Amino acid sequence: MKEKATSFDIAHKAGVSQSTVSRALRNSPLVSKETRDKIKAIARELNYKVDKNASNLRQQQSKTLALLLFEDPTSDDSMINPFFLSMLGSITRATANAGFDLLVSFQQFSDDWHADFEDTHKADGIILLGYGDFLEYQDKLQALEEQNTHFVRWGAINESHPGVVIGSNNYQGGKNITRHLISLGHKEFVFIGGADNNCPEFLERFNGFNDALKEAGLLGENQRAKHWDAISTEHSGYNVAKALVESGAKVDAILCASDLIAIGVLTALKDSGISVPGDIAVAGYDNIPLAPFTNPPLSTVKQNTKLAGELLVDALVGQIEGQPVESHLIDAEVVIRHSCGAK
Amino acid sequence: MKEKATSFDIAHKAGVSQSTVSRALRNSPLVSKETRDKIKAIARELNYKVDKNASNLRQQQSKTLALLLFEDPTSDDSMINPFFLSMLGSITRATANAGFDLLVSFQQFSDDWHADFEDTHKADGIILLGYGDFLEYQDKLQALEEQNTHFVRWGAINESHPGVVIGSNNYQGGKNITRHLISLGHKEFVFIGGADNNCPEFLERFNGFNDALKEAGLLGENQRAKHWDAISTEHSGYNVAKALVESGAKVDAILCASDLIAIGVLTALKDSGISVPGDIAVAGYDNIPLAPFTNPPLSTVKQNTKLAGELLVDALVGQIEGQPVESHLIDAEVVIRHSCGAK
DNA sequence: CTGAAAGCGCTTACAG
DNA sequence: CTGAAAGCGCTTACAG
Repeated sequence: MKEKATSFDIAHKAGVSQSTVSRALRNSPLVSKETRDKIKAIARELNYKVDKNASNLRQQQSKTLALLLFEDPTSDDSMINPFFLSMLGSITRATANAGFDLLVSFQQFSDDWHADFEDTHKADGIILLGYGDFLEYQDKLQALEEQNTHFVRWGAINESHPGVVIGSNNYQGGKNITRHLISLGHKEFVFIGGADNNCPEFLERFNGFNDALKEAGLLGENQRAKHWDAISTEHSGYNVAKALVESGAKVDAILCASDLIAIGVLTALKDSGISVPGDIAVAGYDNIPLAPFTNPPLSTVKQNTKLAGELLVDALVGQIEGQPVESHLIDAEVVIRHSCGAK
Repeated sequence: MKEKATSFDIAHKAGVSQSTVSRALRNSPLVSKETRDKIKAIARELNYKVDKNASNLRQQQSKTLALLLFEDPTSDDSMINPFFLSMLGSITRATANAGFDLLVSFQQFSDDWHADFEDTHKADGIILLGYGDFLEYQDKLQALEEQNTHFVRWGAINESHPGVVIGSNNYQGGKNITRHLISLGHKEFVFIGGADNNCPEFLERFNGFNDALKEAGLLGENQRAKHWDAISTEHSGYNVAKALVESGAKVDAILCASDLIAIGVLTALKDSGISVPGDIAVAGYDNIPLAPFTNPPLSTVKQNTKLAGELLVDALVGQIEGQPVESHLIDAEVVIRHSCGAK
């Protein structure tokens, strides 16, 4: 590797002091346009780049964001939810636009799971992403909060949860797609996926589902809608749907907590010789890129990942800059395809 | 945020010099076990973490790897190939194991696409990932090479291409799955996907396909197998398959350059009332997590992403540490499911 | 085994 | 508008 040029090299060549070089490169109004232009030209010529470590050390910041992605511990390398991949794309973009770099870690939560990113000055703040077990890491979130670490989280918004959260309106999404399913004439509903505090997002989807059913008189005031538990993977969806079919339960519509689950459900129903949507209607949640290509194409709820990524980054950068930032809910949009039985 | 403790704070509390603290924390044999233990205890108590910026500046390194992911420019945020997501998971893990951090950028190649990662000391080396247009960035690779930037690339191995490359044996994979398709009695083969120098990996898959056909006498010595161009997305696969069907061409087996293409092809054939594998057998390449859940389940070629991620990181870290490293080919494994017509 | 000191490459008050 | 100087928090030769 060539020796890297330093600001002193530029200063020498330009016949000015090193301080002036630094100022010129940072577009300080203190240096005359003429000098600045000369310095910039030389910098370009020497392929000079400001040394991040030195700059960061001096400024006591890192201009870097850390992204921590976690999933259910059962999922292996290959099972990361495509939904979060979309998010990742949008987050990298938004991060770059904000002038930050992005450090990524997919590690499962370990003891020092916030990975000391901020403590070591590797990152100015942390973005938390995943459909993990919320109860498991709630305490850790609390700890982050107490250390005044800058962080934002993608998830369900709940007053009692620590930190700033960006999330989509899971309740509304669950309710709207269920209303649609009801309008199609389906009567016997089952929800497949987690519906407890371990995954508050799924729980909200379930709550919307539940309330839509009540609203339509399909469920008594004190009843709770039928619910089969599953984690957010195709395999889990497959197995649970198989079990559901074998149980002989009466069902003509299934809402899944995620598209991944729905894909497993679709395959299981097909393997059981059950027609979708003829015998049973199926809907998912997330609108992953593959949803239009399932068989039949999957009706689902779209979360705006582009907006989400931008809001996440904005909120985090705002926090870092000391601005007041608030949690924010994004509208969820029902996407009708064929698996729900619509024509 | 609490004031962060520095090594001086620890030194003060421990009654030793700051140098000794630094040594103790780095497990230098120069400091007595007793002193070291005391220092470490205090460090833990104060929640002390070495400041990365200072440490890196001093050591002139960053202990960070940069991952650049690029895809066909037509693909939007949500279309990142799930195959690379698997890879990403494996790379983050391997990077962490090697004691490095991972900086991620999904940006399309811009003029300064190597993003000055190494120039600015943000990263010690770069990992390049993607099924992008090879011809477009070959020059940039050359430039990287000339600047002695440390980098490794996932892709096709070719003597004339710059840099160290880790890749799977695309030729063998393409050949083996085609042989399997042939053994099932299929005769009229079409390859869907890029098969030119823009994407050398796909070209190699095509070459394996082509040679398997010749080997079986399904193709004359001077003939080239039938090939319909497509980029690596479901939509492109869908559109091309539609066009193929409408062309009236005789075909009973399709090998797709990627699973994403295959998924689009499957949907297109279904929409055209063509049965898979009854009328036409279909196979993909990559074995993305969803391959078992397509309808019918997709026969494909698996690339060992776990191994790939590890080799990529090993090769890059080796380079950084000045060891000689070489390009490496990983075996590809045929995965039989139902779309190919096997029982 | 330990300490005093230099220095990594910047940014930024301070003085002019 | 510009320069000389301090200092960010470490690591590591040098001296003991």
